[in-house]
Amino acid sequence: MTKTSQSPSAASLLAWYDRHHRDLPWRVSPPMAARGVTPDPYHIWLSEVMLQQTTVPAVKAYFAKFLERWPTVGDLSAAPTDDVMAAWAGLGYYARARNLKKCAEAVAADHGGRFPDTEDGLRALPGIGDYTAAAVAAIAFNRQAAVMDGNVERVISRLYAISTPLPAGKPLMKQKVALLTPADRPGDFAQAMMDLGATICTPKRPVCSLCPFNNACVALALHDPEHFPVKAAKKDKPVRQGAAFVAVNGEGEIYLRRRIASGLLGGMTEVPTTGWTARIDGETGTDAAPFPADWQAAGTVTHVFTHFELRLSIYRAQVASGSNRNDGWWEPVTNLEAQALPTVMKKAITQAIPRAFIKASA
DNA sequence: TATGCGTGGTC
DNA sequence: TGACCAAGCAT
Repeated sequence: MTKTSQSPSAASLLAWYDRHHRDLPWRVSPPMAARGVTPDPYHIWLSEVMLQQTTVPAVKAYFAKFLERWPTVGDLSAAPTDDVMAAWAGLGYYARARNLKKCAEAVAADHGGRFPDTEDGLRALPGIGDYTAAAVAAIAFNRQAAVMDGNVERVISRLYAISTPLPAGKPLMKQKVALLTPADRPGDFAQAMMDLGATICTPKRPVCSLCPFNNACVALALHDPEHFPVKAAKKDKPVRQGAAFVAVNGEGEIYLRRRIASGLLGGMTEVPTTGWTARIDGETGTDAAPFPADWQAAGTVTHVFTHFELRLSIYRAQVASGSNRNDGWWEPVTNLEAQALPTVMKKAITQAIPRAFIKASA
């Protein structure tokens, strides 16, 4: 029978973290904490929301931009929602931006501008779920909260060789995390678990030789850490198609409109498009074009969303300056960077106007 | 509990 | 190179 030599302990992980923690813009590292620096709950919350299903490298620039523009949660609460959406453009999962703004408003209006300092209090705010509530409570407020994200699920499932597939196995994993979470330095413990999952206990080819839990890990003792976590089978991704219309007038302006506030790309800016359907019969035509014009086929764009692949036929037209419709507006092509354009729309515009997002050089 | 919701990086 | 994946939330 395969055995491990000892039980995992928070102390061994924290000792590892003290040596190997990463310096991140929103993080108060152990050396900083030793100098008396304390985490700013606004910074912790903002980073945690941005990091939901999003990589650290992608978040860094957005985090800096948001802090420069809105230094406090009060500043963010007072910002126009359109400005927040435009600043979030490109980061994805745009409901996060809508809820970010709502959450800031709630903190300003209902909590005197200070974040609640308990897991339950945080959990009640828009855009804050189980993970983020626990993470902010632990990291910003030193609460003994069990923090479990995808990294922690991987670490725990391997440490205890939990074979129950996700998401069904989540409650058991959460229980294990809670038992392991220390009263002292719970925030560092949470960050250490996530760092461990991100750098050592990786999905492929984990570096078990460097892991502080390698003498306690059951999956390693079984010689099969990559087998965990077990996940439910995924569904296949359907293909949808549609057409997008890029109209440019004599003033060098492009016709844009706002998507409805909910659902896919909710509240974001778009060029006019047809519906995106599962049909593959090629009937995307120009019937749905915003203006009668000499629409020219300008190629296609493919974009992969979480649950479907979209193939857009791009049409371009030069139209008279007087052309108008009441569902959108004309925007100078030179000002597109300031718009709340999701990546798929930037792709569509670039297909029609290759230089649209190239900054004019001096 | 299952589904809808973006994007970019990795191998 | 396409499949997988990343500090999840709302409904």
